[in-house]
Amino acid sequence: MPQPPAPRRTLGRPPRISREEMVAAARRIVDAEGVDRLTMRRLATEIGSTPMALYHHVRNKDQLLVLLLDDYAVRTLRRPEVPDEPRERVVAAAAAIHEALADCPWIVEVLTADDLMSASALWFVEQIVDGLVAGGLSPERAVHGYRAIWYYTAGEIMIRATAARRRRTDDGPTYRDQVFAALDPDELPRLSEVAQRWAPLTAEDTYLDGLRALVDGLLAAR
Amino acid sequence: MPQPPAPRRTLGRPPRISREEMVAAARRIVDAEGVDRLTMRRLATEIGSTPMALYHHVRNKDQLLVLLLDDYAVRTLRRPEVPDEPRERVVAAAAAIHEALADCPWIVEVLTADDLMSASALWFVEQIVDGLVAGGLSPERAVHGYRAIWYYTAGEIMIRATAARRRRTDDGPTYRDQVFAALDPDELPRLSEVAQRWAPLTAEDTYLDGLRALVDGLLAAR
DNA sequence: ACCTGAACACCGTTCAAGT
DNA sequence: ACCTGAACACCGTTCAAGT
Repeated sequence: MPQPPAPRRTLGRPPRISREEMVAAARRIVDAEGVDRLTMRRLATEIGSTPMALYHHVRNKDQLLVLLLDDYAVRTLRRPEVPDEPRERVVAAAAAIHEALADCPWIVEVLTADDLMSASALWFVEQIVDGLVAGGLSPERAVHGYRAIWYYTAGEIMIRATAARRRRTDDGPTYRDQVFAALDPDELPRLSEVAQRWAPLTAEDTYLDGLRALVDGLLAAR
Repeated sequence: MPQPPAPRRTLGRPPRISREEMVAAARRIVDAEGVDRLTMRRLATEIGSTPMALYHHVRNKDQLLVLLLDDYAVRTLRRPEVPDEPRERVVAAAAAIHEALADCPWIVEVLTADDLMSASALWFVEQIVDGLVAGGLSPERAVHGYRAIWYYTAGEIMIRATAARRRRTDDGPTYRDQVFAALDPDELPRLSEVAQRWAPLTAEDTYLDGLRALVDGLLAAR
């Protein structure tokens, strides 16, 4: 599996810092203080260097984030038992990706920064595509099916992570609370009916239910 | 429908700028130069004021973005013909939301900033929840179903918008291209099979296919 | 009540120079 | 080849003061 190309070593002054060291230090900062605190300047002081030295080892901050995600994926993605049944294989692979990423709220910034996560996640993509083909889809439709699953999974993680962050920095009722408190039951009867229960209902973790529905729908002959 | 509370008018010096003026100016900046260029300072010069005057009318920049999204929703969301058939009603409402937001790539930053879009989008949420209930789901499961559709829709928009932005600021083959060029066919046979077609396949707009699959799966008795 | 000026505490990145 | 210092061109937000 290729890493993004590292700067070539030929002659001259030996490097004092390495990509690995940068990624490890970035991980420490993110784990201890959150993504927001990961800046090129903060990272430079963490490894006892200057901001500009970093740009000798990564193209820019975006690339650093991709490297960080890759590092995270390599360390935490555990390959699950893959059931023979196609539908269950797809669900198991998608759930494994979801589980790894959901524990990692800082991922959001990086998810939107690159559509495919990392080389080490490809095995999971393979399981999903293969399961969909085994379930009767053409390879083309299987790729589209994988994409739909990825949209659903990434969307769930991004929205939940932001909601959690919002809850941390809490100040009074949210805009949503205000809107739901003032619903017109004549115009919006269904929403009025569930208005009181909206917050707890949407806080429930129903990722797997939605995933199963999506996979069912993708595999259903139509 | 309530707007977020505006500062109370009582006595004293009459205001020189209003929320409406701020939102209109913000819209001009975003349309002409992109979200990245929308800063409190830029907005202040746009309306011939100072950054700090703005903080008298909005709590912070996040609130300004929510107001901007609300303004966008009011102006662009068009209520579609709603079919009687529950399944088609859900699809039509979700597709309408998707269509409005997909034309608006700057939305990404705001989507992750608040899970429900705006008061003017509630009618569409009502249609989706109502359609799912008409299709046989309990109100609780219908809300969960709506959330699944929202995750899928928001994920699709965010990922596509970022991919488009990435394509604009193009410099050479992406990380993904490199990864796919070096696949091991023994370890990842399915992905190797479609490797050449991966980019065009994932560039295709298959939002509606995935949506229909998801709605089918949600409505299928299990 | 509403607005201003100045400042705080930062950013990512470029450039020219050093070793 | 690798690193440094200084600078560029910005940010969002707070504070104290003015009208």
